[in-house]
Amino acid sequence: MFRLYSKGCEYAIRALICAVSSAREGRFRARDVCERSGIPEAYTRKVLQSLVQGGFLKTVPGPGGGYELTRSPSALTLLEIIRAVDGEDTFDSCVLGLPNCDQGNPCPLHRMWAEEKARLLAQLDSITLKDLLTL
Amino acid sequence: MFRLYSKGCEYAIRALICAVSSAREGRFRARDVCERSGIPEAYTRKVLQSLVQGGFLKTVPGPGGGYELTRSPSALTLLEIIRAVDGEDTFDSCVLGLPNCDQGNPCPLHRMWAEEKARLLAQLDSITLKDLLTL
DNA sequence: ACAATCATGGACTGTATTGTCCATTATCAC
DNA sequence: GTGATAATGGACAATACAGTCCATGATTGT
Repeated sequence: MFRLYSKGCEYAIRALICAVSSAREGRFRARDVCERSGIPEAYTRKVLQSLVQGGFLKTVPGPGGGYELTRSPSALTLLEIIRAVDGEDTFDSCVLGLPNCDQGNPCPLHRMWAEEKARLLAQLDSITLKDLLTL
Repeated sequence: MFRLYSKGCEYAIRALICAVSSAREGRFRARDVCERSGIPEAYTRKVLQSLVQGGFLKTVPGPGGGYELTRSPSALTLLEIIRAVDGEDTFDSCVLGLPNCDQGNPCPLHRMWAEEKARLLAQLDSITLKDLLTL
């Protein structure tokens, strides 16, 4: 079935929306946002780690700690989040699943999908985390 | 990770492309198309059954039998195949995974995604099985 | 009628995704 | 330093998806 991104990515986005909309001084705790978003905490923690790896989140351990965004919510796009969580190449594979499909040897769907994908990615890259709050 | 449709649907599409491009009098056998497409036969058979259920394929049992398309390849769209295999509602669920997201109570991504999806579905519905052969 | 050849469908196995648990490390407050 | 509180990360469990196997039913040709 169709999916724009993984379940983990969905949790990351929902957590970030919740985090930004209620963070005190830009800091938030995994436990809080997961509880209030109604998403599984242990699993979401794993996912948030990819955002730390990707440099989008900063860890602040110890009491009063949590996570902090390394950028303003208006400078973090949906596409960046998706790629950090699901992998840089998540949108790259051939739609038909052909192993040797590329520009030179395109599958029947290649051109149509290349155009649709470009448009979709441009959209995803134009929507920031801040946009998700006010929309 | 991102997927336009399920693995099974991918197999169905590849099988149909192979079938139409080499069918004698519009009839083809599961074994043949799966072998030549390099896709798993037993699994693809299951998937083709959904196309029979959906009325897109007709079964012809016995020697010399196989499947037949109930329509011309130019009258069967990609969207119809996808929906028959992955379910009518495969594109309907909320992108953010919110259970109560709809027109009245839209999630932050709702509007943006509704537009993108409409465009994508229109594309998928404009591409016929015949198009997939000549593209 | 009989044998060969189709698809069908139920049970089963394998694998990837999703989800949980717990010991560990780092930091802060006292 | 000690204890409480953060995230981290490894091992593990549950579920969904993908794939296989085999007995069955329907049809055709002889």
